[in-house]
Amino acid sequence: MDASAETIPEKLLGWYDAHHRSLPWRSPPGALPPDPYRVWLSEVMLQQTTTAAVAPYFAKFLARWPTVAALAAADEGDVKAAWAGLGYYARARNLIACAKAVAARGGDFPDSEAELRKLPGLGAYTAAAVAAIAFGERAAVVDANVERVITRLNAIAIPLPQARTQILGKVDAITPADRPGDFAQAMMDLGATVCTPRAPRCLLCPLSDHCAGRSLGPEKFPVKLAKAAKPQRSGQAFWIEQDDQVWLTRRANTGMLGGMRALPDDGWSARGDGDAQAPLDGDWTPAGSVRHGFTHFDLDLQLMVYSGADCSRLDPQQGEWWALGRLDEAGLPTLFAKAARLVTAGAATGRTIGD
DNA sequence: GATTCGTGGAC
DNA sequence: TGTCCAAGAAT
Repeated sequence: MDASAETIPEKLLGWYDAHHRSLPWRSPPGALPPDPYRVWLSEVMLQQTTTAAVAPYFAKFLARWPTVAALAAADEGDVKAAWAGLGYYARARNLIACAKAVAARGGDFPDSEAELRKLPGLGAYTAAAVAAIAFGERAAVVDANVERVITRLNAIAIPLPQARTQILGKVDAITPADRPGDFAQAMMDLGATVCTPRAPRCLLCPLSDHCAGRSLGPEKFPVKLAKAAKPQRSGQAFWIEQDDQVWLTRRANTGMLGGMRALPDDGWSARGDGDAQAPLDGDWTPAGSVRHGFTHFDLDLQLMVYSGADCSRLDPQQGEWWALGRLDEAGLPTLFAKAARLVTAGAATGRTIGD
C-alpha cells in the first residue's frame, strides 16, 4: 500500500533523527551508545514505569552509584530505600542481584541478548533492549509501545497476550542490522508520542502509508481481554512512637512490597482483609485511614496509634526504632509514607486521605 | 497461559 | 470520581 521505495525502518529512522525524545539515559541518534550500566539501569526502572517517574530516580542512582561495581558493593538496604516510591519492588531486589552477578564477572555486562537474558530482572524485553541499545545487536525489542504500533500497522485482531508471538515475528522482520538500538527506541518513541493509546496522531506518522489499521480505526488495536474487577480490601497499620522514634519493620522478601521497610500491619493482602491483631497489648487509637490503589486490589488502611507506655515486648529481631526527624530517609513504600504523613501531620480528625 | 507483583499522571 | 496504562518479570 506504499508506492515509495523507502522501507519501514528507513522511514522510521528518518523520523527518529528529527523527532526523537531527549532522555537522560540516551545518546542522540547515530552517536556512540551509552554506558551499558546506564542502559541497563534505565531499562529496569522503565519497566511498567513512565519516563517522567524514572528520571529523578535515574539521576539519584547514577550520582550515588556511578558504576555497576559501586552498586554491587552498596548496602542492600540503601538501594532498596533509594528505590522506595518507584514501585514493583522485586525490581530492586533483582537489580541488586544482577549488579552482584555482573560485578562477579569483572564488571562488564554480557554483550549478547542470550546472555543478558540469564541475568536476574532481565526478561525478553529488557535483554533485547540492552543488547540493541548498548551493544548494537539486531535484537527484536517488543514493549507495550511496540505492541501497539505493530498491531495497528498489521491490523492484528488477535487479542493480547495471544498475539505476542506474531508481533515478535513482525518486529524481527523489520528490525534492521544497522542502528537496531535507534530503531527500537524509534518504535517506542513513535508509540509514546504519535501512535498513542488514545487519539493517535496518524497525520504525523511516518508509517501511515504502511498502516493497515489506520482506516479500520487505529484505536481498536491492540485488542485486549477484559480485566477482572479489583477487590476492595481493608486492613490496619500500627504506629508505635517513643522518644521521637517510630517502630518500623522490614517486610518479607517475597510478596507485596517485599524486602521494604514498613509499618507493622495486621496481615491484609490481595486475598483478604487484615485480622486487626495489634503487635502490642494495650490501648490503640484510630487516627484515620488512607486509601491506596494497587495493581490488583484497592486497600483502605486504617492507622492505629499506640497509646500505651510499654514497648518492651517488641522483638528487636522484627524491627527497629527510626528517628521521626529522618523518616523520609527510611525508604517507606508510598502506602506507608502516606500513612506516616497522616500521623505526623497531626491529622487527629480521623479523616480519610485518598490516593 | 494466568497471576502477582506499585505508582502517578492523563483524561 | 473512575479508568486506563506506562521501555515487564517471575512464577
